[in-house]
Amino acid sequence: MAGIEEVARLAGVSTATVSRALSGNGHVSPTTRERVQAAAAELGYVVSSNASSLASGRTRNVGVVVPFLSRWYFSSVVDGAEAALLSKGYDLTLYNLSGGEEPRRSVFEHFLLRKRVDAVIAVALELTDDEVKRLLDIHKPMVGIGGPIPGVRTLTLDDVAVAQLATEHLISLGHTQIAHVGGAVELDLDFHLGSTRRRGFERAMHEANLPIRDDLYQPADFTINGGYAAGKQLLGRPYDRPTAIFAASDEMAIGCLLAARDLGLSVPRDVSIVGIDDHELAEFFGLTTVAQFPRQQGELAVDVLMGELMPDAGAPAALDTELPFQLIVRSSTARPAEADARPSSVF
Amino acid sequence: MAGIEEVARLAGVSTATVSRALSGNGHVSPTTRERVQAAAAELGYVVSSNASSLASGRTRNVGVVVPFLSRWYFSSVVDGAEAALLSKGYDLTLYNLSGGEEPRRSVFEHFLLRKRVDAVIAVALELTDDEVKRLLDIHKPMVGIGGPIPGVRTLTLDDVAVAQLATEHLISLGHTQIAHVGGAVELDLDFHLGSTRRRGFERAMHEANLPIRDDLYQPADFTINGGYAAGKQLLGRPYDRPTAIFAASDEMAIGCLLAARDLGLSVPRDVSIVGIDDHELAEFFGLTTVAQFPRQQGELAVDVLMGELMPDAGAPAALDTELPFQLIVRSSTARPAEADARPSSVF
DNA sequence: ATGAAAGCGCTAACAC
DNA sequence: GTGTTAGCGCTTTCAT
Repeated sequence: MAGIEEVARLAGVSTATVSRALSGNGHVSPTTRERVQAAAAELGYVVSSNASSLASGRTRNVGVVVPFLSRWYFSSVVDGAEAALLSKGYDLTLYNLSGGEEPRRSVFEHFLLRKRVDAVIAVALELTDDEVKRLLDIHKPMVGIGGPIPGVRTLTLDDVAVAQLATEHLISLGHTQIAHVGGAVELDLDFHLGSTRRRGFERAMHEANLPIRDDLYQPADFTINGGYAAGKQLLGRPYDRPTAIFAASDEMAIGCLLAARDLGLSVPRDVSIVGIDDHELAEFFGLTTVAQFPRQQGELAVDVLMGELMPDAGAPAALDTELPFQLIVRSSTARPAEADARPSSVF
Repeated sequence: MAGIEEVARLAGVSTATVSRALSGNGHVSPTTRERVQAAAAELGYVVSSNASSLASGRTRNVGVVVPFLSRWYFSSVVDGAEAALLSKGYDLTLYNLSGGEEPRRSVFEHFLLRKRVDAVIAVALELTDDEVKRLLDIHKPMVGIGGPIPGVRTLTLDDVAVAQLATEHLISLGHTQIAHVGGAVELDLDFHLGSTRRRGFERAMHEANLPIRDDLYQPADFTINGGYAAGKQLLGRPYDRPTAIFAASDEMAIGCLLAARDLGLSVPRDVSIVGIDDHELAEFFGLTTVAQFPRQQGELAVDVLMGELMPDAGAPAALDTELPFQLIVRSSTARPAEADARPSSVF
């Protein structure tokens, strides 16, 4: 556990020079820099981040706050952010809010305030005004993913457009009886995915002059299990069965797919299914989906943050950035089997 | 951003007393304690963790190192650890090694050494002697999950026993032609799950005097996809088809299950399938499995660590703790369909 | 039980 | 380009 002083002595310079040489801040002649680096290496010297932070006011650490961790989307975002941060010499301190109200309060009232982090990334979180205020008061750069959070730089996915795209894919194939498996309203807490995506679905239907039938809507909870139950309901009906299902997440879509199989229906011959996310299992199941790219979202959030933390080179990124998405057509969607009445049909 | 001095002034005491009152170290009269706490609350004072760490040598932060994050097992462990740490006032700094050799080196050579963490939890990691030495040299408590890591306190799952239990479940049902979908040897890097679990399988077969047939072994990569391919191979053969499959992970077991379905085989009538983990999808698929409890593993690791960090009350935990596991029988296993020749049969 | 004061190990002016 | 020095905001002896 060598300290900066020993390095300085070994290199024959002052501690200030060691600091400059190792951090890259301030000018040091190439020769001394090398001497210092050699000395540091020899002694196995690593700066004490605490001392450094205390003196400089920078921690080289960012807090990432997520509402869940053990779900594909969130762990992927964190994964991407971690890799990006690591490569820039930053640490990632994780705050998981899934514990309930109590932990959530303590995260915002204590943990994030104790100057352990330079900035925070909030993933799919709806922060209260008070929470935002606390963080901004403290003068910490912050970026939200999935927001939007008022007053905070956010990366947002246009969920309405995403859902609309998925639905339009089905419509363009000639489907008219399209069911929607969406988020249950009770789950609409932090991220309004449920209602936003439903809006996109309805917009697409509306623009295509297709009726939106209440009986073709099934709420679920974003899990495979929930999607399975919803799919059974939708596909088990004796008449007027939908020819296609748009599920608001891949996990629910996979549930529908398995429900169809268990009912003896063939996908996509009897029913087309499309989801959202491009979940790690989507390819395996041949699921057509609108991909969002969670790893990249995490990386992008870090880029934006770095732009704020080192205000020199960076373009002053827009306050609100749209995240990319992309329709990925696999084998779960096709034209409906029946003779279709689609006017623009080429047949 | 009030400092300790302002709190001291408002409470009419010295900074030393404020420190003692707020941290609970050292004696303070109940009345002063309350005055101090009131003052702190009024000013919205939160200690600077850097200053505190620098002065005290404790960071109230633990590093958690994982080889992957976006996999159910790892994110569950981290989830459990995070919750446990948060409740004790600790932060969790995450290090993900999945980036490759370069990031791995920098994690061990710089990140973990800069005194940002009091302790480290290594999940399913095989550390090199050098890596272990680095960490122990630095005098940081450390606990491994899944190890064992020589010289480090570890929580280990007896993978041989787990695999043996799963296999014995099949044997006790009367199966004799049991296939094994195990980890490919190439993947045997950090955690030797593949070979250890295979050993358990072989032991069970051996003890039951059942032959271990090479043609009933299929390597895979611990994914659903890989399990699916392996299952197809195993179940697609025209004769001598196994009546049961033991897969070394639930994800592979689920893959086998789906492969069976796609071949028109019924589970468990035509083939029984058992996995390991109790993955979040296991229940949905009715998969019989040997559960391990990753969230609890994370929590337990924190408990052990706390015992080391506050050496007062804690019993001096054993150097190596066995993790619990449990057979959970669902609907993917049953007696083989054919008239069985099992000697101990009650029929 | 409380206060005074000496650091913890660095960084950032400021001189030279 | 490099050295000197004054802190950063706490914790912790050591007195009292």
